[in-house]
Amino acid sequence: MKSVQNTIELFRKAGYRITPQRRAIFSVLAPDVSHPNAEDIYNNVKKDLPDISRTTVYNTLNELTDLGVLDPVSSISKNAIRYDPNTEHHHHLQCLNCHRIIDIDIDMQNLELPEKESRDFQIVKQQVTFFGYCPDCQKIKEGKR
Amino acid sequence: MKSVQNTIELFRKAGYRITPQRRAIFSVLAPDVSHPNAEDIYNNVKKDLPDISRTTVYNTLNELTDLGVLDPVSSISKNAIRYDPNTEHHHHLQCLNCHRIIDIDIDMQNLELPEKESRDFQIVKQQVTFFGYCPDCQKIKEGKR
DNA sequence: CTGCTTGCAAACTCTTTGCAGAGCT
DNA sequence: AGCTCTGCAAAGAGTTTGCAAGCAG
Repeated sequence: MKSVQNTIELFRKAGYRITPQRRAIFSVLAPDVSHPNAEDIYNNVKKDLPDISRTTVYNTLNELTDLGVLDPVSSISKNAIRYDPNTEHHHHLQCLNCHRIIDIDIDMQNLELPEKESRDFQIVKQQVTFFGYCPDCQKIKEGKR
Repeated sequence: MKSVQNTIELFRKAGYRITPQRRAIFSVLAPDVSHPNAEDIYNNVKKDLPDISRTTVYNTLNELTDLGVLDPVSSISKNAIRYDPNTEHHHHLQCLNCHRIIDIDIDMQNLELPEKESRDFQIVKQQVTFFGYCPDCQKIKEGKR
């Protein structure tokens, strides 16, 4: 994600006010690489601002998404939208068991669509997701045998 | 998806009973390439069985997923799990506006992880998703300018 | 007949909305 | 001071669960 300072400036330019709540949410998100959902973020922000409400967290997440500071991440886990503060072009590794998502910062070249699809569809970006089992969940699977 | 007949046999082997409701759901899913959510499937099955309940649809979708006949599809769209009756290795094209998902049946080779990740993570499969705008939504965007 | 399956209703989870008071600029 | 933002409560959307009656095997 952009630095907290850059995000604040971007918010100001967009006509949003800078409140302690928003500042705290930015601070929690900026270093987070865990692809948290709204509840995770709410719990982390509460450590700084115990009286913050979920509504404010949801509002701010939607504003950050609209401004392109966060990317919503599609996940096979239940029903909660997860957020990726890394909006640079990158790929994901996703555990089929615990659903954790890990960033992979490698360049995948040679990803070209057949002409038929690429002509009709206006491609904006592409993302590779590797599905598998993380070290922790491999151990659990071993144990179950 | 497997044919309706194969799915029935698989269900029997797994100890499930074959009811008219399950049969109707299989028949709706087998030819569906639209990556529908539970509500879509419910509406389609109702054409054949007007009195079917959502509960039965949800139950059957979970059973099909457990047996590996359906893949839950991660989508950037709101909050509904979508199902892919095509469990073969393939890729997706997803519209950023209307969120429709289209199958791409091309072979993406040369997708290799750096050693670090591939050693720790036990990879099962990989999926490439191309994000962009479908022909219909491109027209809408043009109109808005 | 046995007990899995269905369908209803209620519960649950995640997210959005309406609104009065608080606080940023 | 003006208007946005916050936080509460309620509503909404999607899914799961408990249970009595129905029906597949």
